[in-house]
Amino acid sequence: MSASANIPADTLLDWFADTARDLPWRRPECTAWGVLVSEVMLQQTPVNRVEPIWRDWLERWPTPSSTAAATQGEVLRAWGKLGYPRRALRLHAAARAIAEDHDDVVPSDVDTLLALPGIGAYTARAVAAFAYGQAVPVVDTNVRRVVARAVHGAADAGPPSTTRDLRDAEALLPRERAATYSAALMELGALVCVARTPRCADCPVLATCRWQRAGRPAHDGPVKAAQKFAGTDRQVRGRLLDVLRGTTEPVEKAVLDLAWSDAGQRDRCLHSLLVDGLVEQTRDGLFALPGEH
DNA sequence: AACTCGTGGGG
DNA sequence: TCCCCAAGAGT
Repeated sequence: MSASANIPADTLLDWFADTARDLPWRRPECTAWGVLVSEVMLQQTPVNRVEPIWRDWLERWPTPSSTAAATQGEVLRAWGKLGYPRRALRLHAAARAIAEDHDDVVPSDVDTLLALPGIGAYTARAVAAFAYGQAVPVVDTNVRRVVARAVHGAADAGPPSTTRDLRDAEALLPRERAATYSAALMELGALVCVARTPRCADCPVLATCRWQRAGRPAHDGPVKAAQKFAGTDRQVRGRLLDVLRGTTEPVEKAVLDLAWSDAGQRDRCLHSLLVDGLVEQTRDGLFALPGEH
Protein backbone atom coordinates (compact mmCIF):
# COMPACT_ATOMS: atom_id res chain seq x y z
CA MET A 1 0.00 0.00 0.00
CA SER A 2 1.31 3.44 -0.88
CA ALA A 3 1.78 5.99 1.84
CA SER A 4 -0.69 8.36 0.21
CA ALA A 5 -3.45 5.83 0.75
CA ASN A 6 -3.39 6.79 4.41
CA ILE A 7 -4.32 10.38 3.67
CA PRO A 8 -6.40 10.28 0.48
CA ALA A 9 -6.20 13.50 -1.51
CA ASP A 10 -9.85 13.81 -2.49
CA THR A 11 -11.03 13.25 1.07
CA LEU A 12 -8.59 15.71 2.56
CA LEU A 13 -9.19 18.33 -0.13
CA ASP A 14 -12.96 18.12 0.34
CA TRP A 15 -12.55 18.55 4.08
CA PHE A 16 -10.24 21.52 3.53
CA ALA A 17 -12.72 23.18 1.16
CA ASP A 18 -15.44 22.90 3.81
CA THR A 19 -13.43 23.60 6.95
CA ALA A 20 -10.40 25.77 6.20
CA ARG A 21 -10.06 29.04 8.05
CA ASP A 22 -10.37 32.15 5.94
CA LEU A 23 -6.88 33.47 6.59
CA PRO A 24 -5.88 36.63 4.72
CA TRP A 25 -2.62 35.20 3.38
CA ARG A 26 -4.58 32.36 1.78
CA ARG A 27 -6.73 34.66 -0.31
CA PRO A 28 -6.03 34.75 -4.05
CA GLU A 29 -5.32 38.49 -3.99
CA CYS A 30 -2.54 38.04 -1.45
CA THR A 31 0.88 38.76 -2.96
CA ALA A 32 3.92 36.51 -2.75
CA TRP A 33 5.44 39.07 -0.39
CA GLY A 34 2.35 38.78 1.80
CA VAL A 35 2.77 35.00 1.86
CA LEU A 36 6.45 35.28 2.71
CA VAL A 37 5.78 37.74 5.54
CA SER A 38 3.06 35.49 6.94
CA GLU A 39 5.31 32.43 6.89
CA VAL A 40 8.10 34.18 8.77
CA MET A 41 5.68 35.58 11.34
CA LEU A 42 4.09 32.17 11.79
CA GLN A 43 7.38 30.51 12.71
CA GLN A 44 6.73 29.25 16.25
CA THR A 45 3.89 31.74 16.63
CA PRO A 46 0.11 31.08 16.73
CA VAL A 47 -2.11 32.28 13.89
CA ASN A 48 -4.34 34.51 16.00
CA ARG A 49 -1.39 36.50 17.28
CA VAL A 50 0.07 36.92 13.79
CA GLU A 51 -3.02 38.08 11.95
CA PRO A 52 -3.34 41.70 13.20
CA ILE A 53 0.40 42.31 13.00
CA TRP A 54 0.46 40.91 9.46
CA ARG A 55 -2.39 43.20 8.36
CA ASP A 56 -0.71 46.31 9.73
CA TRP A 57 2.64 45.27 8.25
CA LEU A 58 1.35 44.76 4.72
CA GLU A 59 -0.70 47.91 4.75
CA ARG A 60 2.40 49.85 5.68
CA TRP A 61 4.97 47.91 3.66
CA PRO A 62 3.19 46.17 0.75
CA THR A 63 6.40 45.31 -1.12
CA PRO A 64 9.92 44.13 -0.32
CA SER A 65 11.39 47.48 -1.38
CA SER A 66 9.06 49.47 0.87
CA THR A 67 10.07 47.23 3.76
CA ALA A 68 13.71 47.65 2.85
CA ALA A 69 13.30 51.42 3.03
CA ALA A 70 12.23 51.26 6.67
CA THR A 71 14.74 51.35 9.51
CA GLN A 72 15.45 48.28 11.61
CA GLY A 73 13.92 50.06 14.58
CA GLU A 74 10.68 50.72 12.73
CA VAL A 75 10.53 47.07 11.74
CA LEU A 76 11.16 45.94 15.32
CA ARG A 77 8.39 48.21 16.59
CA ALA A 78 5.97 46.91 13.96
CA TRP A 79 6.92 43.37 15.00
CA GLY A 80 5.68 44.27 18.45
CA LYS A 81 5.48 41.34 20.83
CA LEU A 82 5.30 38.54 18.29
CA GLY A 83 8.43 37.08 19.84
CA TYR A 84 11.81 36.01 18.46
CA PRO A 85 12.51 39.55 17.18
CA ARG A 86 15.59 38.39 15.30
CA ARG A 87 13.03 37.18 12.78
CA ALA A 88 12.07 40.80 12.13
CA LEU A 89 15.65 41.75 11.36
CA ARG A 90 16.04 38.76 9.06
CA LEU A 91 12.79 39.61 7.28
CA HIS A 92 14.07 43.13 6.82
CA ALA A 93 17.34 41.76 5.42
CA ALA A 94 15.42 39.41 3.13
CA ALA A 95 13.38 42.35 1.87
CA ARG A 96 16.58 44.21 1.07
CA ALA A 97 18.00 41.23 -0.80
CA ILE A 98 14.81 40.74 -2.80
CA ALA A 99 14.65 44.43 -3.67
CA GLU A 100 18.29 44.67 -4.67
CA ASP A 101 19.08 41.27 -6.15
CA HIS A 102 15.70 40.07 -7.45
CA ASP A 103 14.12 43.18 -8.91
CA ASP A 104 11.66 43.41 -6.01
CA VAL A 105 10.10 40.06 -6.95
CA VAL A 106 9.91 37.30 -4.34
CA PRO A 107 11.80 34.31 -5.80
CA SER A 108 9.76 31.23 -6.71
CA ASP A 109 12.68 28.83 -6.73
CA VAL A 110 13.26 26.88 -3.51
CA ASP A 111 17.05 27.14 -3.63
CA THR A 112 16.93 30.88 -4.26
CA LEU A 113 14.51 31.29 -1.37
CA LEU A 114 16.76 29.19 0.87
CA ALA A 115 19.57 31.67 0.29
CA LEU A 116 17.54 34.47 1.89
CA PRO A 117 18.06 35.28 5.58
CA GLY A 118 15.45 33.72 7.86
CA ILE A 119 14.17 31.40 5.14
CA GLY A 120 14.80 27.75 5.96
CA ALA A 121 13.59 24.37 4.70
CA TYR A 122 10.00 24.96 5.74
CA THR A 123 9.52 28.59 4.75
CA ALA A 124 11.21 28.27 1.37
CA ARG A 125 8.85 25.47 0.33
CA ALA A 126 5.84 27.15 1.89
CA VAL A 127 6.45 30.24 -0.26
CA ALA A 128 7.11 28.16 -3.38
CA ALA A 129 3.91 26.18 -2.80
CA PHE A 130 1.47 28.75 -1.42
CA ALA A 131 2.58 31.81 -3.37
CA TYR A 132 3.51 30.08 -6.63
CA GLY A 133 1.57 26.82 -6.61
CA GLN A 134 4.65 24.63 -6.90
CA ALA A 135 4.28 20.93 -6.12
CA VAL A 136 6.98 20.84 -3.45
CA PRO A 137 6.60 19.07 -0.10
CA VAL A 138 5.95 21.47 2.77
CA VAL A 139 6.83 20.12 6.19
CA ASP A 140 6.05 21.93 9.39
CA THR A 141 5.33 20.64 12.87
CA ASN A 142 1.70 19.94 11.91
CA VAL A 143 2.62 17.87 8.88
CA ARG A 144 5.20 15.94 10.87
CA ARG A 145 2.58 15.06 13.48
CA VAL A 146 -0.11 14.12 10.95
CA VAL A 147 2.32 11.92 9.02
CA ALA A 148 3.57 10.31 12.23
CA ARG A 149 0.04 9.32 13.14
CA ALA A 150 -1.78 8.64 9.90
CA VAL A 151 1.14 7.05 8.03
CA HIS A 152 3.47 5.66 10.67
CA GLY A 153 0.92 4.86 13.36
CA ALA A 154 2.88 6.67 16.06
CA ALA A 155 1.42 9.10 18.58
CA ASP A 156 4.03 11.76 17.90
CA ALA A 157 6.69 12.60 15.37
CA GLY A 158 10.23 11.50 16.09
CA PRO A 159 13.15 13.91 16.08
CA PRO A 160 13.10 16.10 12.96
CA SER A 161 15.15 14.98 9.97
CA THR A 162 14.73 17.28 6.99
CA THR A 163 15.68 14.57 4.51
CA ARG A 164 13.33 11.94 5.90
CA ASP A 165 10.51 14.39 6.63
CA LEU A 166 10.61 15.76 3.07
CA ARG A 167 10.66 12.25 1.64
CA ASP A 168 7.60 11.27 3.70
CA ALA A 169 5.68 14.37 2.63
CA GLU A 170 6.74 13.99 -0.99
CA ALA A 171 5.27 10.48 -1.06
CA LEU A 172 1.90 11.87 -0.02
CA LEU A 173 1.65 14.67 -2.59
CA PRO A 174 -1.04 14.14 -5.23
CA ARG A 175 -0.30 14.98 -8.87
CA GLU A 176 -3.05 17.60 -8.91
CA ARG A 177 -3.48 20.42 -6.41
CA ALA A 178 -0.34 19.49 -4.49
CA ALA A 179 0.04 22.92 -2.91
CA THR A 180 -3.55 22.94 -1.63
CA TYR A 181 -3.01 19.41 -0.35
CA SER A 182 -0.03 20.64 1.68
CA ALA A 183 -2.09 23.50 3.11
CA ALA A 184 -4.79 20.97 3.97
CA LEU A 185 -2.32 18.68 5.76
CA MET A 186 -1.19 21.64 7.85
CA GLU A 187 -4.75 22.68 8.54
CA LEU A 188 -5.64 19.15 9.64
CA GLY A 189 -2.75 19.22 12.10
CA ALA A 190 -3.71 22.68 13.33
CA LEU A 191 -7.44 22.05 13.82
CA VAL A 192 -8.01 18.30 14.30
CA CYS A 193 -4.83 16.25 14.62
CA VAL A 194 -3.53 18.56 17.34
CA ALA A 195 -0.69 17.74 19.70
CA ARG A 196 -2.37 17.46 23.07
CA THR A 197 -5.88 16.12 22.58
CA PRO A 198 -6.56 15.17 18.97
CA ARG A 199 -10.19 15.44 17.89
CA CYS A 200 -10.27 12.11 16.09
CA ALA A 201 -14.06 12.09 16.04
CA ASP A 202 -13.91 15.05 13.65
CA CYS A 203 -11.11 13.67 11.49
CA PRO A 204 -11.81 13.25 7.77
CA VAL A 205 -9.17 10.53 7.37
CA LEU A 206 -9.98 8.51 10.47
CA ALA A 207 -10.86 5.48 8.33
CA THR A 208 -7.36 5.23 6.89
CA CYS A 209 -5.30 6.46 9.87
CA ARG A 210 -2.73 3.90 10.98
CA TRP A 211 -2.54 5.31 14.48
CA GLN A 212 -6.30 4.87 14.82
CA ARG A 213 -6.11 1.36 13.37
CA ALA A 214 -3.39 0.47 15.88
CA GLY A 215 -5.60 1.56 18.77
CA ARG A 216 -3.94 4.97 19.25
CA PRO A 217 -0.96 3.71 21.26
CA ALA A 218 0.75 6.22 23.55
CA HIS A 219 4.05 7.81 22.66
CA ASP A 220 6.82 5.33 23.43
CA GLY A 221 10.06 7.17 22.60
CA PRO A 222 12.04 9.40 24.96
CA VAL A 223 10.19 12.35 26.50
CA LYS A 224 11.64 15.62 25.33
CA ALA A 225 12.68 18.06 28.04
CA ALA A 226 10.18 20.80 28.72
CA GLN A 227 11.44 24.19 27.63
CA LYS A 228 11.84 26.63 30.51
CA PHE A 229 11.29 30.33 30.14
CA ALA A 230 11.10 32.06 33.50
CA GLY A 231 14.51 33.32 34.49
CA THR A 232 16.17 32.52 31.16
CA ASP A 233 18.18 34.89 29.03
CA ARG A 234 15.29 34.79 26.63
CA GLN A 235 13.03 36.41 29.19
CA VAL A 236 15.64 39.00 30.14
CA ARG A 237 16.30 39.92 26.52
CA GLY A 238 12.58 40.27 26.03
CA ARG A 239 12.31 42.62 29.00
CA LEU A 240 15.20 44.77 27.79
CA LEU A 241 13.87 45.02 24.25
CA ASP A 242 10.41 45.84 25.55
CA VAL A 243 11.84 48.88 27.33
CA LEU A 244 13.36 50.16 24.10
CA ARG A 245 10.21 49.44 22.10
CA GLY A 246 8.34 51.60 24.55
CA THR A 247 10.50 54.69 24.14
CA THR A 248 11.11 57.03 21.25
CA GLU A 249 14.38 58.45 22.48
CA PRO A 250 17.53 56.57 23.45
CA VAL A 251 17.75 55.73 27.14
CA GLU A 252 20.53 55.57 29.69
CA LYS A 253 21.66 52.19 30.92
CA ALA A 254 20.08 52.98 34.29
CA VAL A 255 16.67 52.72 32.63
CA LEU A 256 17.46 49.27 31.29
CA ASP A 257 18.80 48.25 34.70
CA LEU A 258 15.25 48.48 36.04
CA ALA A 259 14.15 45.68 33.71
CA TRP A 260 15.98 42.88 35.57
CA SER A 261 17.55 42.69 39.00
CA ASP A 262 20.43 40.29 38.36
CA ALA A 263 23.13 42.61 37.06
CA GLY A 264 25.35 39.87 35.66
CA GLN A 265 22.62 38.27 33.62
CA ARG A 266 21.28 41.66 32.61
CA ASP A 267 24.61 42.85 31.24
CA ARG A 268 25.24 39.58 29.47
CA CYS A 269 21.86 39.83 27.77
CA LEU A 270 22.30 43.46 26.82
CA HIS A 271 25.63 42.53 25.26
CA SER A 272 24.07 39.68 23.30
CA LEU A 273 21.35 42.03 22.04
CA LEU A 274 24.04 44.42 20.82
CA VAL A 275 25.85 41.54 19.12
CA ASP A 276 22.61 40.42 17.47
CA GLY A 277 21.97 43.93 16.20
CA LEU A 278 18.70 44.22 18.10
CA VAL A 279 20.04 47.10 20.18
CA GLU A 280 22.41 49.94 19.30
CA GLN A 281 24.47 52.22 21.46
CA THR A 282 24.57 55.89 20.45
CA ARG A 283 27.74 57.96 20.35
CA ASP A 284 26.96 59.39 23.75
CA GLY A 285 26.51 55.96 25.27
CA LEU A 286 22.71 55.71 25.29
CA PHE A 287 20.78 52.65 24.15
CA ALA A 288 18.12 52.43 21.43
CA LEU A 289 16.61 50.22 18.78
CA PRO A 290 18.92 50.05 15.76
CA GLY A 291 18.95 52.46 12.87
CA GLU A 292 16.91 55.25 14.40
CA HIS A 293 19.62 57.58 15.73
C1' DA B 1 22.90 17.12 16.93
C1' DA B 2 21.60 19.79 20.52
C1' DC B 3 20.71 24.52 21.96
C1' DT B 4 19.22 29.01 21.77
C1' DC B 5 16.00 32.44 20.63
C1' DG B 6 10.00 35.53 22.86
C1' DT B 7 5.49 35.54 24.01
C1' DG B 8 1.04 34.44 25.61
C1' DG B 9 -3.18 31.41 25.57
C1' DG B 10 -5.36 27.19 27.08
C1' DG B 11 -5.73 22.71 29.58
C1' DT C 1 -0.84 27.23 39.21
C1' DC C 2 2.13 25.40 36.13
C1' DC C 3 3.16 23.48 31.98
C1' DC C 4 2.75 22.62 27.13
C1' DC C 5 3.32 24.32 22.88
C1' DA C 6 2.61 27.37 18.58
C1' DA C 7 3.21 27.45 10.04
C1' DG C 8 11.44 27.15 12.55
C1' DA C 9 16.05 29.04 11.68
C1' DG C 10 20.82 29.45 12.69
C1' DT C 11 24.74 27.85 14.80
